[in-house]
Amino acid sequence: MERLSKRERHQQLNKLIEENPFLTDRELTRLLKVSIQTIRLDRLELSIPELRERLKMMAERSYDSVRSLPLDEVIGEIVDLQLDKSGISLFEIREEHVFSRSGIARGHYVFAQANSLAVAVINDEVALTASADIRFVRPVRLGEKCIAKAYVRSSGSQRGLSKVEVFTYVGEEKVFHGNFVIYRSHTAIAGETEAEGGNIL
Amino acid sequence: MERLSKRERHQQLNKLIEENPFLTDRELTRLLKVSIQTIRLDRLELSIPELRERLKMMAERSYDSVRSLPLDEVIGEIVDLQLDKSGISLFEIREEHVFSRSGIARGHYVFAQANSLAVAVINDEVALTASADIRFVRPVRLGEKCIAKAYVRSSGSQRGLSKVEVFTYVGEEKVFHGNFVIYRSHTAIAGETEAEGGNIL
DNA sequence: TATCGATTGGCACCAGGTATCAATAGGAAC
DNA sequence: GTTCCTATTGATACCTGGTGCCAATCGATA
Repeated sequence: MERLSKRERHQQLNKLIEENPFLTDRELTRLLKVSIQTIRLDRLELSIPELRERLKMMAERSYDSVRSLPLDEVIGEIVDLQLDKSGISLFEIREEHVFSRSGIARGHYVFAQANSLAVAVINDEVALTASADIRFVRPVRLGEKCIAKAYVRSSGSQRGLSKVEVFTYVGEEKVFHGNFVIYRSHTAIAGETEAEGGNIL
Repeated sequence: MERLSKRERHQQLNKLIEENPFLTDRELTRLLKVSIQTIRLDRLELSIPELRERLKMMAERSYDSVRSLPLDEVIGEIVDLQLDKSGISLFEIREEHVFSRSGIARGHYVFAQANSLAVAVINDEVALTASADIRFVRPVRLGEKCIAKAYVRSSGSQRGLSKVEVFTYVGEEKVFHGNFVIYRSHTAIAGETEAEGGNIL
């Protein structure tokens, strides 16, 4: 109703855009009760790009992350995979993976990379982690690139349990070691699997 | 160079858009050597929306996933916490946590809940998982609510390592069991911690 | 030869802006 | 009071990346 001060309006504007980046200038005039020119001057001052640019940035971000890190699927980028033998995946520790106070990676991310790889390397339709024995050898810090290497130790019985050993390194230094027991439903799949399709883990 | 048939061009177009959804019609005319009108008729026939709509869809998808998956902080909601003694957290298995084919939760989410809780229950400034020995007792499925209970077994030496045992249940049924060894930097903190602030794990 | 699908050109129009200039309101300083 | 300054608003031209529509052309085919 009553007009806000410029400062207050700028705060409001920032908040509104953050909450809903899909707002057009016209919709913002309704919410902030000022003219569209004022909205545009405000965006200029606050360096808030226009709607289309905002959408484009979001799309690019999601596109990039889909390419390199399908977050809800595999943790880490699998760069080499020899089914029922070995595999390698890369995972870079970023802001969102660390304790903000110490800059040290939360354990479950390091585990997730290893677990993802251990499951991916199993050549079967359904593969599930049954148990694991893991050691966090040294803390991993923000910015470090984790290289996980998995080796299938016993592809053993056609059906049942396989053992997979995973080592994670930062450079030459070992940071994680895990022994996974993976449950497999059936026998190995003939030919190709969906591993590369990102559907295994 | 030479013109492709309509059918071939349509295949090419689909492929190009899939590879790079950021292409404008003008850029497509360069790539396919036909007029911009043809490109637009083709998109119409193939139901390929215009650039801005494509970007908007991608932006919405990424926006939704950011909203629904706060993977970066604590996994699970801590509902009870007695520092250096015990803790309880809840975690519901949703679409984004399961293998799409089987509806079974990815192991690292179940682990993450237990790991988060094991670290949160430790009354110290810095607490890190040193090692863990875990068993996935039975698969957890979409929609199931996991109740993790952590017990500090040896708050032991003021400085150094603590053992935390975590059991995860769905209803009465045990689905996960883990023995965690947690490294703690200092002695216990006096009074409050930041556990409720979501900054511990 | 007539006809038909595929292709192209042209024009009006749209959303959601940028860029720029001018007008107005309101308060503070002189 | 008058001047000065900021904030706000109005108005216009222009831009991109389209949609929608109509007409013209080309080439093969009946």
